[in-house]
Amino acid sequence: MAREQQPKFRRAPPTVRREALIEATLACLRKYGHDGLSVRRIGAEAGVSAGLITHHFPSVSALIAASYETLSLSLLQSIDRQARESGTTARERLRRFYEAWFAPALLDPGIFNAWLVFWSMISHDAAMRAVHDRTYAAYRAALESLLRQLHRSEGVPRFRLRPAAIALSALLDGLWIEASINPRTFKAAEAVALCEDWTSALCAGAFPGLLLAPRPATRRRRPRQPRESPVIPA
Amino acid sequence: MAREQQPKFRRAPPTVRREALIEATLACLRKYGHDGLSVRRIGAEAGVSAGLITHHFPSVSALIAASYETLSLSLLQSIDRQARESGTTARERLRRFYEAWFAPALLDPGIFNAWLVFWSMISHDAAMRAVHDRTYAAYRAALESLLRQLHRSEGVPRFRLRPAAIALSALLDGLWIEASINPRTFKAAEAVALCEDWTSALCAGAFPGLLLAPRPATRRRRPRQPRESPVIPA
DNA sequence: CACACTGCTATACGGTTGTAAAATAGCAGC
DNA sequence: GCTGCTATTTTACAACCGTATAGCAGTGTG
Repeated sequence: MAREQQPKFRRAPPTVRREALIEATLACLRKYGHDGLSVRRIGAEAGVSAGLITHHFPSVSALIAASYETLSLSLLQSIDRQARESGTTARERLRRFYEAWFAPALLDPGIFNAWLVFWSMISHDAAMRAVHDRTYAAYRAALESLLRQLHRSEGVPRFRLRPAAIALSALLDGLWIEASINPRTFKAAEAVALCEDWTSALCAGAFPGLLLAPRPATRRRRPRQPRESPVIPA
Repeated sequence: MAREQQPKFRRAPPTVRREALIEATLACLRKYGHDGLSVRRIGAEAGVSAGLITHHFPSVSALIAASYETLSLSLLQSIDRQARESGTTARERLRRFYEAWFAPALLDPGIFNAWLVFWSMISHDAAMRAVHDRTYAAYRAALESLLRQLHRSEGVPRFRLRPAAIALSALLDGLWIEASINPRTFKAAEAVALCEDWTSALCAGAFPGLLLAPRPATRRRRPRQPRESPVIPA
């Protein structure tokens, strides 16, 4: 009987629907790369018609930018949460950050594929650029916070925070890319070990360009510390 | 007079035409990112009709793979040539490699944009995967050759070549990405300095995970050296 | 149960896409 | 100058693209 047929579709509140469309977008990126980003493909993945997308988002590129932000923030929150757990020393928290960074969920090639497509859009799309700037600033802040805590640890020589964060961030990104493009090159544990080595070298004062002059040992009041120079000496 | 009009097109030998189409493909990638990769766009950039592309290449994706290989090899040859010039010590050659890596030509955002698009295709296209494997192997071989020369230098502690090459490659890639996505974060000279710092730490034996046991000092014949372990200890 | 709200689909539009193949035209060689 | 080779253009095809909008249908409320 017609009255007893399943409904053709199920209505959902707009926020629920937008999240579902974002999930479908990320799933299409994983599966098909850049070719996954069409309203018909995303609609099919979400089980809705293509028209719903431009109903809920100003444009497809707005949906893509929202997806980038969702993925970035969820990964950063996951990593940050793991770094905060239970570790007592700054060194231990940094190590947990590395483990979270190279967790299986983050080394999923699908995540990396999605990231590549997002990155490739940054230079041509203002909304993507804005999302990148926000989420990257948050990521750098988290990393610098961990390095600042390390900086304050006993026995650690004083170092320049900003270039240290740059170098560590580069090492993390580079290893992540290597692990994603060439999964057989090394295991996640090897990547964590390489980063731990970097921390060991930093704590041993082995990066001449990152070192700051040590504090004088006296208890006399010292003048205001000079600001850290933004230029790394040659 | 009709007879005196310019010819409608100029014929070219197939190899010349293929190179021109590859150059046009790279130019379109620089300008438009992934959207640049259509036969009509590439044809317009090269000043020919779209049909010529599928005449000279089995498919558009074959042209894209050929473009990736051309770009990879030309950049690697340029870097390798600069690293070989005039530097006498292994340390100096490595430093020149860094300078070549962060040369303005390589930090061109257009190069990076092209690279991102190529990378995003590796996991979905067998021809792209094959090009990547070949050119990446060549790049790693060049890097390991430089590290091997450093390894033999006087005063340098023995280290594991392969994980050292992995870590250095990751740092280079990461800094290159950072410099390309966020050009204001640091200057090329700062990136070179960070890499030089990494070399200093390696030469100082500051990476515990990379160190090998030192050679015995006696002149007795030693048994064959054990093979370097592929697994980095935790 | 009827109705109103609004989430959602179906349809349409103008445009782009990659590939194939027939036809054209440049030009080297005789 | 003519001819044949082949580089290249032109045309066509089926499919996809993003967006807009009229109208449908789910469903909560009175």
